[in-house]
Amino acid sequence: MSRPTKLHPDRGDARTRLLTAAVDLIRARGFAATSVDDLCRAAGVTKGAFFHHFASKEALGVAAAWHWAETTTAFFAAAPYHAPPDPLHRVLAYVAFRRAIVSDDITESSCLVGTMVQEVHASAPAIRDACAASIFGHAATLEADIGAAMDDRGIVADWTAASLARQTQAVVQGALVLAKAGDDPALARDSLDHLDRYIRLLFSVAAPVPGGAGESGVRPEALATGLPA
Amino acid sequence: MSRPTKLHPDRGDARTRLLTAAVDLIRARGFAATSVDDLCRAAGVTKGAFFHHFASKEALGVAAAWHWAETTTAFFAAAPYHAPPDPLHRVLAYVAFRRAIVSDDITESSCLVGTMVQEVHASAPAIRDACAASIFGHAATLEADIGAAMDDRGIVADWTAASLARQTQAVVQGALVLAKAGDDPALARDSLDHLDRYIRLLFSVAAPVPGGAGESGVRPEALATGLPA
DNA sequence: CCTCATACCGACCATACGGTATGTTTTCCG
DNA sequence: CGGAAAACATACCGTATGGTCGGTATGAGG
Repeated sequence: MSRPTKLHPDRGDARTRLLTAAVDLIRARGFAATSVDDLCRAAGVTKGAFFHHFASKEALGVAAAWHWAETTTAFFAAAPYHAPPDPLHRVLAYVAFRRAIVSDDITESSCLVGTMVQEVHASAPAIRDACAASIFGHAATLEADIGAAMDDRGIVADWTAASLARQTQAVVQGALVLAKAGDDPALARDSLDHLDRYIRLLFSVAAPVPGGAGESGVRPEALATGLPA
Repeated sequence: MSRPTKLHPDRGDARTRLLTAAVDLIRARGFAATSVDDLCRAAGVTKGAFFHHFASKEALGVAAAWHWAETTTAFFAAAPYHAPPDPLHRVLAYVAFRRAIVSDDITESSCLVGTMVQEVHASAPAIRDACAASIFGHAATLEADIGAAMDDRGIVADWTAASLARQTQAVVQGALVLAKAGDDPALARDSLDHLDRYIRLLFSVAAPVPGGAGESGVRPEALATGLPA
């Protein structure tokens, strides 16, 4: 039962507008530094509407984390890295995709739940758990492909598919921290290159030769973005 | 020209007390969620003293980042991972040391500058730069050992010592994010195990066999903490 | 001992904050 | 068409916030 607002009838209902505003502002400034008034202003909504949809600022934080989980799930489900028939190639294509979507403005490529959870992990358990669900839920989507790749190649190791899936997320999060600190997205890309190298070493697959004429290695990054080069 | 305070003369001067309080509180709650009053209360200092030493809350943030850089530099310089004669063993011992100092209370093992920089990277460039100096300065202390290890083993690669040094920090930061999200320090230890595995694969050194009777692999983690087992 | 800069104290201020109370408008449904 | 419920708007409240200001205590140098 949503309804266009009186002030900005063209921008959809107030709730989703508040959530998208929350994603943008919190990623840029953090949760605590983003005030309810800021959110209302950005969403073109009054304070009354805010507290009609969310019982508190913390409730907005929880909802924003869930909203983030939903939108990113849809985004990655539609991404082209699922195309290769070989599961290992899909995993490598995932890493290449993550690398490709690191934009020049780090805030844009930043992760809402990764930013929030560091701030609130001790003070707001509800938000923390919602962030955890987003991060580990996304990691879980990689687990099947990693596991299948292990089976395909008969790999028995002291690490599990779930553990490596989590490690991809750890590297992504750490890459963003360094990129923000150094104010340079290349730092994040560098980290993801190391992740790519690690996975290739685990599975003993060669990296592509950059200037090579022939095909000497696996190149799942070719379909990283799904866009024509 | 420091001086014991009237209220708590036994706890050193107000400035350092404020800085240590800042490290504790900001790591737990984040920068924005930590008020000046909170800091003064924790440090046992009045507001007047605060703004005598720091022109603004932002200035405190910058000073806290520098303070963090100094204390961690001293801490890691005194750590036992520098002992092995082989530079690669020193690098592996560093990773083992980082793993060993992950305590059960994640907040204690958390990184001040990693937490702060995510919050303020866009809104407070001065704090961001101070955090960057701490992170990349620490990474730089690993560069010589990594470079020497590469030379020793005649490794020519598409990655540099500086890049791998930064990657260790990316993994550490990401490990902390996941540990906070999952409220489980084991997640951080898991990430550092992956980092250990990555470095061993890069340098083609075997991992130790956990239950093995003989010594079949390199075990720099034996001196991880420098404490008797 | 006197002086002076500095360290520290404690009361105060303007404002921005999260949250509430109440009113108005739209939509659904019988 | 009527009415109830939900969506949104507006004015307001108590408090916590970053920051200021005048004052006092302490140590160093002469």
